[in-house]
Amino acid sequence: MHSYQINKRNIAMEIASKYDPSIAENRWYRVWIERGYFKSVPDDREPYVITIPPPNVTGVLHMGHMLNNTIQDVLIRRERMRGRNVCWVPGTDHASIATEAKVVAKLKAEGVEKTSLTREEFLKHAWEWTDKHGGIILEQLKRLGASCDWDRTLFTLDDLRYQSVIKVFVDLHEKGLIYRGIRMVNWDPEAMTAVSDEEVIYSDEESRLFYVNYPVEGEDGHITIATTRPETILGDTAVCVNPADPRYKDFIGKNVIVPMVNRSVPVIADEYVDMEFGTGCLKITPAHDINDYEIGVRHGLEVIDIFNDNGTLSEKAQLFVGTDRFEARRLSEERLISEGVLEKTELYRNKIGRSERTSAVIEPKLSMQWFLKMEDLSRPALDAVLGGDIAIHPPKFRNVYRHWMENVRDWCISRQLWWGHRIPAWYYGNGEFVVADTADEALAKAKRDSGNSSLTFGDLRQDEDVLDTWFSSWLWPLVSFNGIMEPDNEDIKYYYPTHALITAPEILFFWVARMIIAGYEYRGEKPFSDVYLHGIVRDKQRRKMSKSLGNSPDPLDLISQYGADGVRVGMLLCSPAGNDLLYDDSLPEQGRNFANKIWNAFRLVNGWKIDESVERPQWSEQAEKWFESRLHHSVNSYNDLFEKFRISEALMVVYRLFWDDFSGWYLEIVKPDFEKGIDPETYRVTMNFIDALMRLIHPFMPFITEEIWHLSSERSDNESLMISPMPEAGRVDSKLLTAFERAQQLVSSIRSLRREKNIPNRESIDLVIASPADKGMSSLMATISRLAGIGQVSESEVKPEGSVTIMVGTDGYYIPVGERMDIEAEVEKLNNELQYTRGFLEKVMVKLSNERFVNNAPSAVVETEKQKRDDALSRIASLEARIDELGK
RNA sequence: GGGUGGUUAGCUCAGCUGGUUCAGAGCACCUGCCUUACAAGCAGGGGGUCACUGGUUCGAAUCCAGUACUACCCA
Repeated sequence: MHSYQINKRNIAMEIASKYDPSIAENRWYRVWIERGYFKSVPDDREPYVITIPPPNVTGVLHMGHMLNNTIQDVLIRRERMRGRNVCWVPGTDHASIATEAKVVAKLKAEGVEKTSLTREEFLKHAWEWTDKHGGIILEQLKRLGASCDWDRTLFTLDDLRYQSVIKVFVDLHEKGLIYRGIRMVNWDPEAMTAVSDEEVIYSDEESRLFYVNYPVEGEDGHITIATTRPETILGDTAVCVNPADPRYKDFIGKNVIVPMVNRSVPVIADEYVDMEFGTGCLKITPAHDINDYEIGVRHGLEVIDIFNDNGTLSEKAQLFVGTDRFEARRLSEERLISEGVLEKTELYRNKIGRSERTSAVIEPKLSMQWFLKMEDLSRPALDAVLGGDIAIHPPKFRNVYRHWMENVRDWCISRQLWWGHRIPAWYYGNGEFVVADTADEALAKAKRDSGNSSLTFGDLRQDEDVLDTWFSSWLWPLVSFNGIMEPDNEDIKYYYPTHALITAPEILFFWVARMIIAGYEYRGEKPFSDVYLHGIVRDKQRRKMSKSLGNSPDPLDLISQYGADGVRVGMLLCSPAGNDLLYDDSLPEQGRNFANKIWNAFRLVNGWKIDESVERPQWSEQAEKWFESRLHHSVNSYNDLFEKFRISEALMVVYRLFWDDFSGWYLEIVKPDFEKGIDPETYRVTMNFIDALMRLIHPFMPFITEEIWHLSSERSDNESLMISPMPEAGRVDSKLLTAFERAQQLVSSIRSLRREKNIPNRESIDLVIASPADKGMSSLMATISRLAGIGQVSESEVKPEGSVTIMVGTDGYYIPVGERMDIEAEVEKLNNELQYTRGFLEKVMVKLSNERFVNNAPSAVVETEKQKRDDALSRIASLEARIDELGK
């Protein structure tokens, strides 16, 4: 524990001019953990809680995680320093489809088919896989500095979470909100499971439109339909036209012969058909298209399901039985040609839905699934957001949320998989079933329901399917504190509702909306008060980062290269809420440069030798007063921006405060001359500023700030910056801030003049104040003199011979430059200035001479315009006078 | 096809309920500096008809309407 306590006096020599982040990172994360700073137990402080969006157990750390968790850690660390009892709960998600797919693939590579295993055997493999890979991301987050309470780490499939999900399912079923039904679902033939609407990704793909003739039964002639899926002709049970379409009026009610299978089907009329599209004549396959299905229901059509679960054709298809659907499409084309009914094909772009997990083309399929009724459940969740009980940042997503919630559809919650929470439904007899927490209860219920007390476990058969992964993660804030199984436990009472949820907009419906629903249903209260949606990390060409494109850097490499602090800053600097982050190496580089800047500023101060005999200079006191105000001003904006979740802007505030104000101005003023000592008071004040700055920066850059905080003073073993209080905002002297700004302008002008006239910095110059202006400038004269290298300061209304004029606002200054004076250049400069000011005055006068402006505008606005006029007039007068004098 | 955002400097974005010299920030760029904390730096500098058209108003980047382009969501 003592290894990191470096004797402060030795540092000056040891500190390198380039900051090496690896030292602080290795040192401090371990210390924080050892001292238990990340842990939280309920006490009498106000809590601040975030539950992590659980990463998949299949995943590896990617840039999106970096952004997501950096934001969480920033919020968490700030609140910890504000004295809240902070609890950041980490965990992982079992990701049923993705994980099962990975395990199946791994087994296949080892020559083992899933179908050859029992459910128990398969799950054993899945658990082995999870144990091996599941915690990797969480381990990686530690390198980022994430201050999660690791003792609370959860898994969506651990015992408590499993029981909670089952309990909720049973409960919702008892409330009549869960039902079984035949529905058209999105079938993934590769994963052999239904997926929810949200898991289907639609994109434009090149395909072909087939024009096929269907002969009219019992007479000559035919009707032509257009389809992108000729293989589904095998399942056609009608042909449909728009009743208003004159071309097909006479066909309605007749029958046509479906090619290939020679089935006679009716020509029906339905408003749904778009007369403009294709031939205006639609073939109807109720089993394989959602719209066709609905038309089928309206018209009482037969449903012929021609596909097996794996996407091959079934017996019902009659032809091409056992071939894959795409092969069947090719065979159908050949067959249609040979039958002479294929009129033509044309290229066509249409939307194809693919499974988010397997990329397989989704097959609309009728099947028996479990559904959750959403309408009533979702109402409180809608009200919570519309009423402002839950704030979404940025607010533009409120509309998106409202739109989805108002049009919410029942949620298909069953998945034909083994990895996950197995649906607690037991079947017996002829399709009767019971839903219960355990097999024992199920048996009891079954006996009761059936009146057959001789039923045994052998008569019960549990549903083979598992629940959608989101059906477990929607309980996340609740189950993070065991709020379902033990709703009255101390943790849930203390920590719930949680505070911020940080995630990407793409899972607003998948997850966020459903968590809100569950929160109200099971706790009668919101699960969190703020939802912060950050963008997606993309490359500079706006492409999503992906493994296959190879455009994603390895986050751990980045941390090694730029330091965790540098990467954190890089991620945040360019990620205003809701906007995508266009990643480029220059971002962490900027973060690293900032760390280096901090390091060197500290190195400067740390190297100062305190000399009791040195009297404190005036400029030092002036700089202290100014920077103190500046600091307080920044603390105000910082707090305000955090309230609004404008985190990148809050970072920018401290970035500029440290870099420009502290390093660029304050330190330049107070630093002692070469090889001179520093007075004790300035040293003390400066170290206090560094202390405050480190606190403000800590949430963004935990490592370097902790390191410097420890180097800057002796600290005991139970002290740490990360548990120290945030600076409070104090009084802001805004007059002083304005005066200092003018002083900065004057200093800049003088520096420019030095450059122009080649006056070296060592050579002091004199300053003559033309108009005895106050505005607080006189109180800063020592500072100005020091920064601009001023020798004598005097006042004179008369311009001294051989002097240049500098204007700051309405104040004029003369700088005698002797023979360096270039009268022509000076006159030209003043003339330009004069011209600009006259133009400005003209604009102001136009306003002021407009009666309607003077009468209608608020008096304060008119007053400022008058002030502007007066300032411009006085400026013009003094410029003219200077030019006159030069012209003599 | 329907819905919701967006369009401001080379890039990424601020700019609240119209009114302070309002046209900004960071990065990038240009020029000059290895000035004894920092070249991962310092001192200066250039750069935008606020997408377009019209309207409201004394006054519009800001409000309204239309157009174009664009992103996302839904079908």
